[in-house]
Amino acid sequence: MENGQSAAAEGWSLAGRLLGKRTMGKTVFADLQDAGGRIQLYIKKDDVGEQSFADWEDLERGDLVGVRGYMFRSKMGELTLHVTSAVVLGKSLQPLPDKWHGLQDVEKRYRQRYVDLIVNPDVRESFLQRSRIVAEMRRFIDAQGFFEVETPTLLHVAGGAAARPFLTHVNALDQTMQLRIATELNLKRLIVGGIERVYEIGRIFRNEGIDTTHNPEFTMLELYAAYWNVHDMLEFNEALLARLVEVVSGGASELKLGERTLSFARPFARVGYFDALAQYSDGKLTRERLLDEKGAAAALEELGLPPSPGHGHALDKIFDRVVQDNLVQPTFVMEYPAVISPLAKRKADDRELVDRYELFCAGMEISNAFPELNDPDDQRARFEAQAAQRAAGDQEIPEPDWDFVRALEYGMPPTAGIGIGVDRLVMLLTNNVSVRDVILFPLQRQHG
RNA sequence: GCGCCUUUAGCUCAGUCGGUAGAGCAGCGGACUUUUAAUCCGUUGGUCCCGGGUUCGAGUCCCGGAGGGCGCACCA
Repeated sequence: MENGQSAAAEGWSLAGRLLGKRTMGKTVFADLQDAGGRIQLYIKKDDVGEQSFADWEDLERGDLVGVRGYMFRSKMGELTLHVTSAVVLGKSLQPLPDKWHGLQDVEKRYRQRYVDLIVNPDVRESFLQRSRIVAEMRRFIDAQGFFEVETPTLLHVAGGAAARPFLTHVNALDQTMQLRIATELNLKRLIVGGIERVYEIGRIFRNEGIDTTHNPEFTMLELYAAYWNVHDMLEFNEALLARLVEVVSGGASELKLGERTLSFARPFARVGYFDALAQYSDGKLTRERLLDEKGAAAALEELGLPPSPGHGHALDKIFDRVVQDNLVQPTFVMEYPAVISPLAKRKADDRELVDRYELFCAGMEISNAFPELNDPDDQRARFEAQAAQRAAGDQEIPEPDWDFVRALEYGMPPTAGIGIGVDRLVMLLTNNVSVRDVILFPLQRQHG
């Protein structure tokens, strides 16, 4: 359609929220926003009549209207609906924020997200992208024969991770219960039960700090595949990420992230855990040195980090400080030390390592995968060791889940498992720097 | 939990050395039949986050508190 030309033959019917209004005597231009976007409206007194035009003059920014009309292109070239009739569907009693600056006050954006969504199109787009990403995850996973399940949120013992749980009370049982901190143990029970490919995209609750990358309730994908090894899982993981990047980038394999461009062309980079440490420390941090508890403690001190309560903790801190920020392009870090991987099976040919990998992008951990421990005696021994730690005062160590050991005693097939933090993944894919920008209603302190 | 920053009109923000509280947009009244941050004229609107203190006088300085943000710690 040329500028100034119309398509009067075709009738359109739209509904949405009035966001801008430009009155010019006997005509009005307005902007209508619905879930699909914005379009300009044109109302002419001669077309709609005296009364209807007077009604238009009373309409305010924020009101909800339904309109009928035909499309044309304005002198300035903008596609516009020439309104022939309209009906008010709802009044806005609250004034909307500044039409140009939108809503900037972060506190108000989180506490009144509905206003944020109305006036900040990029915020709305991030959340629509989140929905598309999660929908595509499900499609991709389902296509490989996985079953999605829902396991309980209320548990007598919240296990499968180290974190302080939220407590609640069940009146009908008169018992204190815990909100889950992982879906891991129940999903592995289902593997024992013969659901050989199983996953859950579920809300996890951890009663810990709140910051740019932590919200007390967050969403985790956990997925388990019987008879897969960790390389099968890595292939799957890589293909899933590449697919999600395609979806959010309109078919490309690159992602703009601030100043940087990340390439998700397969294969992603792969680096050994200790090779990465050596590389980013000019060879100073070697496997031999770090696998020695005293050597790790000394390295920690050289880096100016506070002493750690244990060997595994020290290794995590060192890796965080030395390596993590350097892993900008998607990189699989492979072959973790067993000492920081309590739930993973040891490698047959190298007992100090496990076949675990983590995927990092933009310095952020995206996924964590390993072959699951399926030896009930080993699992029992580890629970007993944890019980001792707990007795010694570590509140983040869960109570043992003895029924889980019993489940393993019925026999669990060799299984690979993966966990992906959905909120952080969405942050990455939508170029957001705070988890609060991908969680619709982030936790805030109660306030008048 | 600790540190730094922040809170002024519905929104976005100024506010100097401690001396009557400001602008733009929104709102309200008016003009305008292709504008788009429409324009033009006029105009309403304040618990300066809360509580104390210093001072003749506090948005401004001091103390305490609250909300929020960021960083650190925590989060294998």
